Amino acid sequence: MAVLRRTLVRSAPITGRKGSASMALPASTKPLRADAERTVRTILEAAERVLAANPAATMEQIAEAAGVARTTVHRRFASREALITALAAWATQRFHDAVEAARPDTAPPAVALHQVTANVLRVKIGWGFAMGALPTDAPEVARVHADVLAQCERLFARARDAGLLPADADLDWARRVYYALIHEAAAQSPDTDAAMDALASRVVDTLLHGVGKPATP
Amino acid sequence: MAVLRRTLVRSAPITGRKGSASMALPASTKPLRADAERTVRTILEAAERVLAANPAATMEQIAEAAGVARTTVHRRFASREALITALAAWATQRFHDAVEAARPDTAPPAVALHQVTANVLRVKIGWGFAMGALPTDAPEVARVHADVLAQCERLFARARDAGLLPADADLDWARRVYYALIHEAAAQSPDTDAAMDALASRVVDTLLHGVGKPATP
DNA sequence: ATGACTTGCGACATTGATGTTGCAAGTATC
DNA sequence: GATACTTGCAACATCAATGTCGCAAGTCAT
Repeated sequence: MAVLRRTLVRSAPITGRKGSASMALPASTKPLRADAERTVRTILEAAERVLAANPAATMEQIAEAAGVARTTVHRRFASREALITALAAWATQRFHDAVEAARPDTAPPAVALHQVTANVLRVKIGWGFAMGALPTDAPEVARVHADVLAQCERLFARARDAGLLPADADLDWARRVYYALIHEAAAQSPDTDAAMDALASRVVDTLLHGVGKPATP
Repeated sequence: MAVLRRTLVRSAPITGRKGSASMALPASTKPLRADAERTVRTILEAAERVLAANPAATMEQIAEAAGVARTTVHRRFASREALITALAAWATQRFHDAVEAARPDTAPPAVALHQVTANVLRVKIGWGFAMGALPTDAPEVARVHADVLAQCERLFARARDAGLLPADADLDWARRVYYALIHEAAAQSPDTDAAMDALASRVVDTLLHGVGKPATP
């Protein structure tokens, strides 16, 4: 009962109770038909929207927002939990891509910092619920988060070595402040790319220099 | 189990039940017996603990954590929603007191900033759920939050005028960063008073100067 | 065009949480 | 010590959400 089912997306009609376990994104089973795949995405997008507004939303509300029947949601996702898990997996993939795209391990720290910020911000605005407050015990999701965490730590270490941070900086605190700032900034939901970049700049600037008056003796 | 079920945002709050409007606050009715008052506090504290760990916890879990029968919880709080509301009201009071105690309107900005931070941190650690992620439509709660917000804005304005912040600082952004930092810091849960003050110092320092290397050419 | 797949709809079973009530036994308060 | 309150227990009643199933009608792929 408490066992979270690994069944994320049903690729075939459900037969038994706990039988059909099809893996997450790289669906190892059968490719869905075009229309079915579209439905899955529609449902995921609706779920993000609805759950962001109300984390306790029912399957029916999600179905309604997606413009499908409730039974269809259950046909595609074995359970409510499976839907949430799939949602997390989906968003996590985007998250990972966003970080990767910034080449945080090779680009100059200052550049990477800005780029990562902007990219992650973009994802977080569209998939805030899926990324945020959900206890991801999921197998694949946790791995990606750990991976991103490691990349983040490496980036901060490089930033320190490059002189952006003091030599004795508490990198863990720095990282957490960074996360918090991104989280806060994501609430702004800028509409244009320019606003996006401006926001990212503001996050990085605040991270490095705070909001106080620079000391000018 | 689904970890994210019913928050208080039930989208369909309308049950056939007639409005059994028994107010949550100990205000207008009779003073409870010493007995009962203690149970109320015990339940509130248990609720905070349990709900912080799992926002979708059931009344039964809360009752169990409080060491009372489930029916007793229902006797003291008309409904789940009433319990949450009472919890929010209780925590909000603490919050308000914490801010007031720092005399943010009269103490020197730098002092007030540190004091407010430390005080609020203390409350937020013990009553994190009640203060945090809950859409308090409650009448009294919203008022207090608005009040604190105003105090915070005044404090930041004074800080700017005192030269702590640049003259053209975006006070709204500053305040939001401040909130975010406090929220993040509260996750640390320091045990001693010394750690408490150290954490507050760190928050204020980070707020003003960030985590970057100070420019010293 | 044919066959396989997908969806909406209606109906059903199940479960878990909520909220009530009555009563006996225990406690505070005067 | 009498009275009024409070609690635990056990038994209800209710209800909303989940999850299943079969079938008819529609859609996709080849």
